[in-house]
Amino acid sequence: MTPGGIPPEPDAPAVAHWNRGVLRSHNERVLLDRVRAAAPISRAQLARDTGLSKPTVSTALEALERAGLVRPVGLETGARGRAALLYEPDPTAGYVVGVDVGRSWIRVAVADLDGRLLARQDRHNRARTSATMLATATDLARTVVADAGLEPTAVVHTVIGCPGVYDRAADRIRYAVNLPGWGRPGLRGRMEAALGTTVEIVNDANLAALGEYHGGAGVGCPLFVYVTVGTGLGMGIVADGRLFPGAGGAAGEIGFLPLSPRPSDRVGHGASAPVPRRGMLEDAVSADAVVRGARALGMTGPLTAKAVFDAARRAEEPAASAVRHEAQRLAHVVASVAAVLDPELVVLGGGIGANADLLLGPMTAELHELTPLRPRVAASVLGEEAVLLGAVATAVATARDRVFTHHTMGQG
Amino acid sequence: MTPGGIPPEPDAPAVAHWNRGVLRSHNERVLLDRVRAAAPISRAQLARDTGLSKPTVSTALEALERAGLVRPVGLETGARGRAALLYEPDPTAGYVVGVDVGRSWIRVAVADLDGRLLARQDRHNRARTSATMLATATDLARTVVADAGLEPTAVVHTVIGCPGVYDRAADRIRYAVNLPGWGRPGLRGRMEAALGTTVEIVNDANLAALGEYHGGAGVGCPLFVYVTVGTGLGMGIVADGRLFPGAGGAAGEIGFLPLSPRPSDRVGHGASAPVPRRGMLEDAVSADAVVRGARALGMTGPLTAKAVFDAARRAEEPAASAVRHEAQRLAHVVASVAAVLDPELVVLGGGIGANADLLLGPMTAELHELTPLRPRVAASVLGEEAVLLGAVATAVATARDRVFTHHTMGQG
DNA sequence: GGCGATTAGTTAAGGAATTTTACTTAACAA
DNA sequence: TTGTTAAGTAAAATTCCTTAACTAATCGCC
Repeated sequence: MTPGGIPPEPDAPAVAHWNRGVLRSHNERVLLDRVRAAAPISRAQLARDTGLSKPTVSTALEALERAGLVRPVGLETGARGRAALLYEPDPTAGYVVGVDVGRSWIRVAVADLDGRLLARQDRHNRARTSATMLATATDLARTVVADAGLEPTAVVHTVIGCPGVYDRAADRIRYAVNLPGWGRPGLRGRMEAALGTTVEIVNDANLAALGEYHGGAGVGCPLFVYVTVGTGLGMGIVADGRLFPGAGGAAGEIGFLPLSPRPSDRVGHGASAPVPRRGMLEDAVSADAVVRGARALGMTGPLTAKAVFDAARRAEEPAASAVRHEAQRLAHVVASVAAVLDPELVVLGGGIGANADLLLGPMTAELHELTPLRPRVAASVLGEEAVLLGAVATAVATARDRVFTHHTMGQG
Repeated sequence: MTPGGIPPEPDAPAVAHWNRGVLRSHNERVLLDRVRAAAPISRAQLARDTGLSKPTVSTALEALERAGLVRPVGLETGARGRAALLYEPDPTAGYVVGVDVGRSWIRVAVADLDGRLLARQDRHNRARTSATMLATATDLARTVVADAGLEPTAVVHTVIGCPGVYDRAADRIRYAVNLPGWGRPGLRGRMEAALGTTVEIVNDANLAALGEYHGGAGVGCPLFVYVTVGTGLGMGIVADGRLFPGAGGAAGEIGFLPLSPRPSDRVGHGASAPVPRRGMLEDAVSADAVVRGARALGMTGPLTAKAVFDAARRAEEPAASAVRHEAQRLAHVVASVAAVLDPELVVLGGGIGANADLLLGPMTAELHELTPLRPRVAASVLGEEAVLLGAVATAVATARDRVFTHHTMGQG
């Protein structure tokens, strides 16, 4: 862009070419996607939808059926003309496992390629070392696969959701402060060996976001964020149906938002009130903060965040104030995210976020005072299931791709 | 993702199918891209790079040459064997105009498809109405095109950078607080009529970000943000070489970051120091804030931000403190952005950002105290040229696509 | 129940674009 | 001058899509 012009990219990867053979498989893929989107559907309808000719559709569907990716499901009757043979995707072409490794629970589910859950189990996570936690998870996974009546080899892919950021290069998890030992390297390799499938490790907030995208509050939304507030604070960003991971996989780690500018920042505004604490937003917004706030306002006894919210729901006063303050702090978070990302929607989840009935109103009001950029704020639809369902949805997407690729490879 | 499974997307857009004609044009596109990336290059080398066969490459290159998109440049000699005929993209296949409409300057440049600047002019922006500003810009554009010795019809595309967010649906600019009248609807239509080319209107910070990506501090960086600090505060996000616009085009409007939580937010932290002002970060970080800060620290006289930085550069004390405070506030901005986006790099630009020699050190130090997510921070390479060069680069990208598409259409 | 209309799916021919194979052309070196 | 190496081209073979015509099956109607 200097007067010398835009420099050529020196090692631009040779773009994939499309020699013959690829054309065929691309059209097969288009048809498979269409079958998945509009099943049950006839060949003639597929031809109309995709613009491909009837013979092409027929031969491609034959190949897909031979590969076990689609199957006939019945005849369309009632309309004029010859009855159409209807096809649907064959969900038994592969199975997936989704795992949610949380601080207190480990949840595992098996699903087919339709995303239908075939079996699931939840188990208390009492393990406090990486090794036992891993053993619990793999044991549970094997059990659930057996429960579903499947051979372990039928499972194509496993997605595991957990706190922290998975560093693919180092094969270890970073920032997983609440899971002791979980940051030990080699986690993924050990999981793959133990389960006999490929394994993907994804931040739990990110998976929850994907869960809400595929079947929750964010369905079809081109850009939204999922904010989870509980013992911690996290966020997942979904743009056009895909995660926005950031350069190091740490996008959405809003627990690290700086709480406030330094005291001296207010120089020039005529005040120099000292701000007592600089630190992470997480401390100010998570469940503990709600309890601290309630105590400071006069509540006593062995408090939990749930108790505060329950009291507020009964309109008891110090609690209601504490909740209002929490809503204002959350509005601050939403305003910050809106200024950077401009999402269309913010979905609120997690233990605190589940009290959306109390929070959404004051949050919206506060947002109007804070910023002109005001995304819609909605409650999570999936609740505690979001991570697990997001893991399954992610695994399904990968597996669908995998079985198709495998099919085209096999064809030669 | 309920037990019923992942619901099919009801109106999934039918993916475009590919017949063999599409294959032809796709291969031509691949070859053209490769010529652009690795020019000068021979047909045989193209065949090796793309995996296409030599005859395919030959016929495709013939077509591209007939269309004026590539041209032979000479012979590769010196190696063993027959000398290879080398090809390069033909930059005269089309020309583009880039415009930077700023608060005090309007800059216009003409470039060829290589991004080489052929002519440019800057003119003081004295206009204070939308109509005169538009007249100045179009007049300047016509002049510059003539300066370059081009027919107006040779210009394929024009990109205009200006403050605010362009709302395509309403064909008007929003949030352009510093350009009076600029928010009037119909701007783009009038520009297209006046210039006789397609016109694209993009936020100036976003264009500066793209400029730095194509030929500045962000070259090749998969995810970085450009933060411009001057009379205002803005940011552009570039992910994989493309802008991240947000749902409403307002991503990166970090001027709207909430300055600090409400006073009551600090409930539970044992302090209730009132924060005197809630508002936008823009006021606290822009040039005016530097002046305000310096005054509060004791500087007197008719101050400008530049004067404060110059004094600080001479190590004069109140000024140096004011600059340090500015650096801390900017670190706060970077930390906020890092927590949400996790960029690999933050490029600092704009009038204040240009003083990176003074700011980068204290900013880095403050970042280390604020957050564990610490992107690299670097100074803008393009300086005041960033917006204009970004506009040109964006226009070149669009024009390259346009001329190719036009060529394949013309072929039938 | 038979017949026409209508729609689904198949077969055969034709065509577009690619690859393979074999050849020619051109540069350098011994 | 001759041999070697690599670039580029010509012709035939291959792939796979489309068009067009045909068969098949279902419904409505007489």
